[in-house]
Amino acid sequence: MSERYQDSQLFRIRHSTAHVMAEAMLERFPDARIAIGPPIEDGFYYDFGLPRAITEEDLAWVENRMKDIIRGSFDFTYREVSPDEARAAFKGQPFKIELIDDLVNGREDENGNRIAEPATTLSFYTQDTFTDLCRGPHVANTREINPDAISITYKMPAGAYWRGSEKNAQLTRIYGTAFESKDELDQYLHNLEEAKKRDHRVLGEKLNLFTFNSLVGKGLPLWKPNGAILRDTLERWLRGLQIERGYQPVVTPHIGNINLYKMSGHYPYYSSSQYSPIQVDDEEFMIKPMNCPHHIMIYKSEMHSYRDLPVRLSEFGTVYRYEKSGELSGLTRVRGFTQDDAHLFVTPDQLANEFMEVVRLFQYVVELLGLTDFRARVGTRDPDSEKYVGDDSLWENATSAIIAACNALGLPHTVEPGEAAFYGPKLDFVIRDVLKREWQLGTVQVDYNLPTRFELEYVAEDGTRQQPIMIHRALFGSVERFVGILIEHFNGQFPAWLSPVQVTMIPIADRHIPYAEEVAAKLKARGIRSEVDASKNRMGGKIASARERAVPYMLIMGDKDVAAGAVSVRLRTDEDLGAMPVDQFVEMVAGVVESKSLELK
RNA sequence: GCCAUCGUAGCUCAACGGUAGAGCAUACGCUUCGUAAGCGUGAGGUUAAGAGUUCAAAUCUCUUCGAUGGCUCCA
Repeated sequence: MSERYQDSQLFRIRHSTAHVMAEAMLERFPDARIAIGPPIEDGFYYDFGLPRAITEEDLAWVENRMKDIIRGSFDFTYREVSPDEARAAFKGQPFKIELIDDLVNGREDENGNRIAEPATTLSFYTQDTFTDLCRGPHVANTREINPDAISITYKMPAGAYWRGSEKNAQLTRIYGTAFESKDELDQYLHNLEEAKKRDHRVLGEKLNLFTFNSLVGKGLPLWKPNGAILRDTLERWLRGLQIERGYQPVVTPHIGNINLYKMSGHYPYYSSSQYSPIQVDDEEFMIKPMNCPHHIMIYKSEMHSYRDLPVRLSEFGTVYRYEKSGELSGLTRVRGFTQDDAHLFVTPDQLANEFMEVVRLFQYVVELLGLTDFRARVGTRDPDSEKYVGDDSLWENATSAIIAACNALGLPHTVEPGEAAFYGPKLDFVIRDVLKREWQLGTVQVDYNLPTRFELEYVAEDGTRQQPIMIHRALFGSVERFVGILIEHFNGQFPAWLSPVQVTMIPIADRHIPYAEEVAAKLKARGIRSEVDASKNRMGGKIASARERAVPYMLIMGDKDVAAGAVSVRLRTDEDLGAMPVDQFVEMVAGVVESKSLELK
């Protein structure tokens, strides 16, 4: 159970199946240049330089051929070879030659640190007619692979750069997967289908949450009324929580003079993700890619005493960043997005506690939404690098404060040296959704740089001017991405307090519409969002429509209900609560909504 | 941005060189119904845009725009 994937039989099966794929590919494309073919989390891939684009027929042929090879019961044989022998074996395979040269020369990272010693012998694995440069491990014989539990046609081939750099040649990456049994493969493919159905882009269309329009521009979501209710509800909730915790909302413009960004140091270093400046009269303005400089100017607009600190300025600030067109994806990767941003200006003594409070708030927010599977990545300084600003003691203080906060609050975390920002250590929040996919949400970053650049200060107890430390923080990260994740997490079945329409009235006949409107008025008076379905559908049609739109409560009302002053309650989960007095229902829903419960009753 | 695939009605799809169709949604009639879709009629498309090949193009070719899966990058 606790066996590491890398040590598992499944890992060996996938790695070996990748070699089998390369063998079949070389039969189909004798001129193919082979690169690398590792196992990955849910399968494997192999990269090829091909003389022409690969087609579906090619893939089907290769998949069938792979099964034949597997049925051939070939041994995987291991052999150690000299560098010269290896080069001779891979004559005409430039990618392999490059790998061999690297192994022979050893490897260094970008800072010149040796990360692999020069090799004097290399290892080959051979099955049937195919030999690959490979460390292994592999299965002993293709008999261990189940030919009915492999697939390469379930996923489109994709482009991938040699060694992951866009400066290098682009190869064709063919993905495949393999399992021990056909049932497991079928289950995996089934899960992929299910994931497609709960894709936030599909549900966004179905639930009328948002849309895109090419005339407006790519990566620029348009929030429809239902989606706007959803995000507005989230924003109001979080704003309220923040105000309770001493945050002060501020509002800043969407553009700023370019000199502001020159002073902050963001320009021109972030130019690859910024839009070109706008010329206005004699000045240039940036469309704001981040809110920090604006918030800093608010801090600087008045003199601060140590008694005022911490100053916590918060804003749902919309920023615009250039993302390459191929990187855009639904709501999770856009060009204009709203950060639930805040900047905390604190004394060194306050740093640890403020950090802790931010983490505590994050935990509260995600747990209330039922996102219980989360962790933190703590990015610390690379001890050997000189690129960081600020004293060593400050860094140590901040880093230990971050780790102490995680420990104190029981937040699972991994420490990742070298992942800090140049201006301070940081913590990224990562959640895992119901499909076990990880998403980065917000971030908390300690900053010693901007306070220096902008000469921020406060008056200390002894009357001296001191420099505050800044904490940048966002919990959702971006409201767009967060909503996208919530759509998929809830599969569109939002808890009642977030549902755009909370209650739908289903009058059985037209004569019951006035009664439905009375009930709707009572709900509205309690702040509950409802609608009356006065369409010409029959009751069954109205129920089907409400289920489709994931409306949590359906109130069916006919003669019996009108006479009794009652409503017949049906939940979107298909549970029938039967008839209950209107007031009782209103109180029940109001209770569920106010408590932000994940349950409907 | 790069590689691959794909763009047909608001949505989901069909037609695959020879007169662009269906379901849902929408509009208008009829129906007034008790827990997962009542019946009928209509409207809606220079087949993303532009160019080319052809007697004839939604269909073949090219360009542009957009989407998707990856790579790279990131909230």
